[in-house]
Amino acid sequence: MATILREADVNSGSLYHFFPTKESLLIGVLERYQRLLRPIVMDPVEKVTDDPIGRVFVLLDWYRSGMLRAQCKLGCPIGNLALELADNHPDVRRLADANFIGWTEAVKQWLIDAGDRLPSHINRGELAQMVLNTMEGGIMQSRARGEVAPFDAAVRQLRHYFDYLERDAKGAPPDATRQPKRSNRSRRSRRRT
Amino acid sequence: MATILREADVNSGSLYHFFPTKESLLIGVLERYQRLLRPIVMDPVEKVTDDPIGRVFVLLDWYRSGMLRAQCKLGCPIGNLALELADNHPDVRRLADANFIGWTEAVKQWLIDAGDRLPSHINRGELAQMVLNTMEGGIMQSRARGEVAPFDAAVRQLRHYFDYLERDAKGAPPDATRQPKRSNRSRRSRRRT
DNA sequence: GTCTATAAGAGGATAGAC
DNA sequence: GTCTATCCTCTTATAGAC
Repeated sequence: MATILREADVNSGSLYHFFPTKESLLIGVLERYQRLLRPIVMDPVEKVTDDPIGRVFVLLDWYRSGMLRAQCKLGCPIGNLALELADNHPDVRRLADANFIGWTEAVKQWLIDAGDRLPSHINRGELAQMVLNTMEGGIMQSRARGEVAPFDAAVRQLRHYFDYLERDAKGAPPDATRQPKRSNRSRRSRRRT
Repeated sequence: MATILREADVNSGSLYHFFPTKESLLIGVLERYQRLLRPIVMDPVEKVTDDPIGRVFVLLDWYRSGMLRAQCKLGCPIGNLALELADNHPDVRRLADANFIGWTEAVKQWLIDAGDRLPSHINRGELAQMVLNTMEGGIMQSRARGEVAPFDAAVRQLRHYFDYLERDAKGAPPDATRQPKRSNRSRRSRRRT
């Protein structure tokens, strides 16, 4: 609280007038994150490419840039709160969950947009959750490592999974090469490592 | 500290005699976790089955049981510390990383043991990291949700990826059914949901 | 609604006898 | 090595004038 008051150049009384407790301020922050997800994160990603599967990896690359900028510190604010406060603060837990759901729903829509490029038997919602796991897990390991390499490894494996999925959806022709082909996007992303 | 002193029924002076600071106590805990990984976690899992890929999913199911026992609270202690303390406590960061590395190295060995059941072009170390991502990401989402369902979804998608990998390693016969087959283990795990 | 000053309490750590 | 008592700082929150 003291840091916030100092950085915002606000006096104690003013802040407590609007947010009576520390928790209520955090609730406000989480509600704001929820509102800003589309305009700040998803819309810009969608502007980069129309390719729905490409968007998934543009999104992951966007987070990668953030990690680099922060030297693999800070991490995902929602993930941090989920692990630190979910157990003892029901309202925070609910809002963190809502943020996760908003994120995965946006990714899920892209995966739905991918249509028959993904096998029909694949649950788009679960696959979107796996994208989130890749991001959060990659961030967690990268923060522990102090390097972005674990994040890159996570994205590579996810890309590999998508390669299988796309090959499967195409009917897995018997003459397909064993080594799944790489899209331009994934190769570009790897070059930056 | 007060909680630890109370729960351990130890007096302040005694604890501070061995661990001069709060951080030094945490270091001791992390070193202990590292030592106990094999005897407490990996060895019991290896006793359940000789099947190297099966072991991966037995391990995940072991964490699932832990989540249920704790009603989706608590989570992974290493993951919690990685997100909360990695930035400002270099020694904690290093030991959290060492714990992750110990974990993934054990899984990596299983994946190496799987031999030609997995494609040769797959990096076993990266795949082991993906298993860790599945666990940590699944736990994070399950804590935010307050239910184990996200963890189960994460494991299902990982299982699906392994299905592709195993099919690929077999040579992806043209007459393979499109729906990848499920192993007994993964079906049993699903039944418990 | 905002200001300054401060209350109230938790938390980590220490002193010094035994 | 262990005991009791306590210091001291940091942190959240409030009081009351303006």
